[in-house]
Amino acid sequence: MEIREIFAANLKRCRKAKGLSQEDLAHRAELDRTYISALERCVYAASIDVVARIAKVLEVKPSDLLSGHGD
Amino acid sequence: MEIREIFAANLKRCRKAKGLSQEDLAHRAELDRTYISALERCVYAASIDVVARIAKVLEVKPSDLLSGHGD
DNA sequence: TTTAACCACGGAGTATTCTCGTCATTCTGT
DNA sequence: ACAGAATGACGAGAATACTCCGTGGTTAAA
Repeated sequence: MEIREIFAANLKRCRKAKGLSQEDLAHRAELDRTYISALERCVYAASIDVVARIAKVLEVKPSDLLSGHGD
Repeated sequence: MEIREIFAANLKRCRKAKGLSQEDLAHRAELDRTYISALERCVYAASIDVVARIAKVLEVKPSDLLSGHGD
């Protein structure tokens, strides 16, 4: 599984767990709504800076967003 | 601690643990030597694609490179 | 049927990462 | 002290992340 897919899946799961829309998350993390959408579709390889900003909003560790199923 | 610093510290530690120079690592991960140097100095925010490529060479999980002291 | 919320997707522009060449500096071993 | 290896530093350009504008599709509720 590609790292982008792992990140996308974790992002989507954590976002929904918090009951946030892509737009809610984008606003709170000061990112663009279409960019969040693109990240969940593996269009881009996010920089670790945005991983950290998203993790903060979702109240998880940055490393959690890069962790696959059995880690 | 900034995410770049955490990544830089983990990168440097894991690289030395494998006995690799920046140039060795760069070559094996198909990255530029001066870029590895810059990453260890927190000049750039690496994309998750390069985190994954570096992690593979260093035989650690990508998430390990973003983990701070007590995670 | 309308209205609203949510999301996929395109294009164009800006900002940043990443590559490459080069030279300077520091470190290591003899 | 010296030579060679490893790293730091810098500028220029290519590649890609990221923003901002909009359009259309789906689903659920009024």
